[in-house]
Amino acid sequence: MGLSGAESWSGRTRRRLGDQAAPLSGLRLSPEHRDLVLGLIGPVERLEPGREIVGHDGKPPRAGMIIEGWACRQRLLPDGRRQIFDLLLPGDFIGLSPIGPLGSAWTVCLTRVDFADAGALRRRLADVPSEFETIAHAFDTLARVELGRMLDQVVRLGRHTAYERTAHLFLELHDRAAAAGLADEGRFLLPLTQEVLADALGLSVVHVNRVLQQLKRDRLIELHGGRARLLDRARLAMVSDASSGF
Amino acid sequence: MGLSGAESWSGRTRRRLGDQAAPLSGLRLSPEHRDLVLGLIGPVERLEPGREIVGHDGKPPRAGMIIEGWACRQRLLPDGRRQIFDLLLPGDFIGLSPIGPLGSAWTVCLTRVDFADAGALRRRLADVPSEFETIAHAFDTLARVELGRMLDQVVRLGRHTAYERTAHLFLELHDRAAAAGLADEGRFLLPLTQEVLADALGLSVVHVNRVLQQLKRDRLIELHGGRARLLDRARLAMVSDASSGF
DNA sequence: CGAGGCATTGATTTGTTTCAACCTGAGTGG
DNA sequence: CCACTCAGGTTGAAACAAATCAATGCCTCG
Repeated sequence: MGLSGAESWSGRTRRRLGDQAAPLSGLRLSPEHRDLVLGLIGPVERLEPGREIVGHDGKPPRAGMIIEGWACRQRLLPDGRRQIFDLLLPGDFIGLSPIGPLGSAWTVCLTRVDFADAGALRRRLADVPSEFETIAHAFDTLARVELGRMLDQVVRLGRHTAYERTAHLFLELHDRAAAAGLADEGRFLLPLTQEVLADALGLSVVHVNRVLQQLKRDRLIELHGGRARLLDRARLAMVSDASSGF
Repeated sequence: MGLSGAESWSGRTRRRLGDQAAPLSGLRLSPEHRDLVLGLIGPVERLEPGREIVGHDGKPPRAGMIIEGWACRQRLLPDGRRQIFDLLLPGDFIGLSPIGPLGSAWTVCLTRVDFADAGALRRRLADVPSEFETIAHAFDTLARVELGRMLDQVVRLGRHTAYERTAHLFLELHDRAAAAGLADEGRFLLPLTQEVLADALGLSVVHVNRVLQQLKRDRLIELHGGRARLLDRARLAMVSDASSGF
């Protein structure tokens, strides 16, 4: 099947800050404010897979935006089990939520990641709220959206079947990629192994494999070479039990 | 077994605001600041079980504190399944988080609830941040703790067995009750039906019943008449796979 | 006294994990 | 250019956890 596809990834043109295409996903801002934000972001650092962005200890947490690549927030249990709370894709901010970092949760790179520092932006948001009111408000909204995703995750894990969960997560990831301008006709880059999906969905790798095959047999999704495609958004939404935050 | 126990509940002395015992659970504040907060809280309204405190639609969300009784934040799926995100007990605030209310999640009373309005407090926190800096900071911390509980919930649902989940939740609830001064020697009021526990734990009622019995057989907890008692905190923590935010 | 909500129990079925192979493709070194 | 390795994906069989179905029991309340 080939969900990995690091190749198609590293081969892509590197997005530069200020580009038309810079994926400021969720932030609803006027062009001026958007430029203001982009002006405070940088420089860009390249991080390798597995690299920790935000540790669980008290170190001064990093703030920034993912330019390219995927990361996740996760927790590890003492016996090696892993639960992924949230996946992070290009355009997502890290460490800029009004309520700071969470203990006992790491943020870790899943692929190679181009990470733009946003320390300056964070300082501005904290110290000079007056002129940054609109922007701060946009980040509040972003935090609210993130929290909403957490709730979706809880419902998935607690009350959805494996099939529903997987369908629901694919919808979420597609919509987020689309919001960042990274989807086209239902197609989007999905450089995740089935193991990562398993740890996000609370399933075993083997079962994720079977569920994915079922979804493909049911003509709901297609997967090749690290890319995914939603074939029937409506039916996916149906099956994943609407109700959620879409 | 009798987890319900509304009787022992309604018979209790009504706590009054300003009482020594007012359960301002998580808020770490000096006595002066504490009085300042308490002065802005009230009046108290009595809400019946099932009553919605915060709806999912756009209505101006209520802000307040639970004086007595239990509530929960939950979502309902179209087919009737329910997932409880978080349980709310005396001393917990509702609607005062820096990042506002979440779409598609209700807050609902599980028992009779004495609910103290905190609209005035919220207005003060929003409009006059300068003199309320310390207090606002305490509420930020509170929000961080709440988010941490969400993460625990995700790990429980995604990567814990039924037994671990239940042990872990009992630990959490005990510690929160204790923080509000409502626990004594491991004993605390737990006016929840097994159905509520099931919807919080992502299990069926029947299975919750069996797991509770197992926990009792293993001499980890005791339950009678709407009260719970932890018999071996250390072993409970062991079994529920430490690692989490306790 | 009867009704209704909740808890308990056993039998059965279903969903998911585990274990153990085996397959495939990309990268590596001879 | 081929053999090797390795990570990730796929498959089947068996074991297990949890859900479901269906009764039954127990209190409380009216």
